[in-house]
Amino acid sequence: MLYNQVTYKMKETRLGDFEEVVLLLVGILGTEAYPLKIADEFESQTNRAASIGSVHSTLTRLEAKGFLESEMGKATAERGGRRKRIFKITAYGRKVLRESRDFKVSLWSQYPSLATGK
Amino acid sequence: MLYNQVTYKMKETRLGDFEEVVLLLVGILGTEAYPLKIADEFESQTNRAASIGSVHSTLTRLEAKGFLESEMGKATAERGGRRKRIFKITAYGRKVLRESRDFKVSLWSQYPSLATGK
DNA sequence: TAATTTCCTTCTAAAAAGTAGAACAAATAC
DNA sequence: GTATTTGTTCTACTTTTTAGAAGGAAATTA
Repeated sequence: MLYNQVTYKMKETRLGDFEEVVLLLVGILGTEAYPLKIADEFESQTNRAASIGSVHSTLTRLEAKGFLESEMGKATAERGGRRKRIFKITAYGRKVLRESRDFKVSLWSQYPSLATGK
Repeated sequence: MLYNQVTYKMKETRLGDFEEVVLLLVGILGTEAYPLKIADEFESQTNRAASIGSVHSTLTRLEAKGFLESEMGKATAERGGRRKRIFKITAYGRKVLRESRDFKVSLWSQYPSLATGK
């Protein structure tokens, strides 16, 4: 996945706030990671609404950046409805997520008042 | 500080990615938290440039949201130069920071593969 | 005290990220 | 075929983020 960073001159590889949460939710949901489900999961974990559109444009951006990949799921035995597009984190996506986490942890540790709730 | 959320119908109280880092840096820098210094600190902690403008507009937004407050510093014994505007986190700002941290920690714990670096 | 230097803020403009919901598509049931 | 359900794609807009030019005030030097 490294070639994404090197060969292709990608526009941006930063990770926004909402982008990070969505990426994490894809990891958490595993094989059930498709837009509608992700929006649901976002709401239940945050008590904040996430429109389908937000999630979709974010997923598209994350895929363009190489943090995610996707493919259409098979038809299921369920009631009806269109096929799902299933998303999956790439190795590069996991790496970026880990870096982001390490950076935040480092900052928090430098600001002790945060921990105590002072 | 609670009235910020309730009485005044504030525009937005979300915390963007860069906003969070800047807010944290204000906490870390303490009495030395002024724009130019914050930009420097950002660069040294991330190896990523932060333009003065970015930092400034972000600080202004954070103040408008009630996460920060500021006042002009006294003239110092240094060489020369304009007065600094010193920023300080509000109780509300710390609360938001703590919530953001707790949420991230919760998500990470739900995605074990991240820890192992798998 | 006027010009200079230094440190720092304020302003302007543009790109990227985040938000919202309407429109559309495909699969099953009847 | 037509209705129903599940889910994606598209369009338009607001907020954040980015970048750097322009400007202001305090101490120093002449």
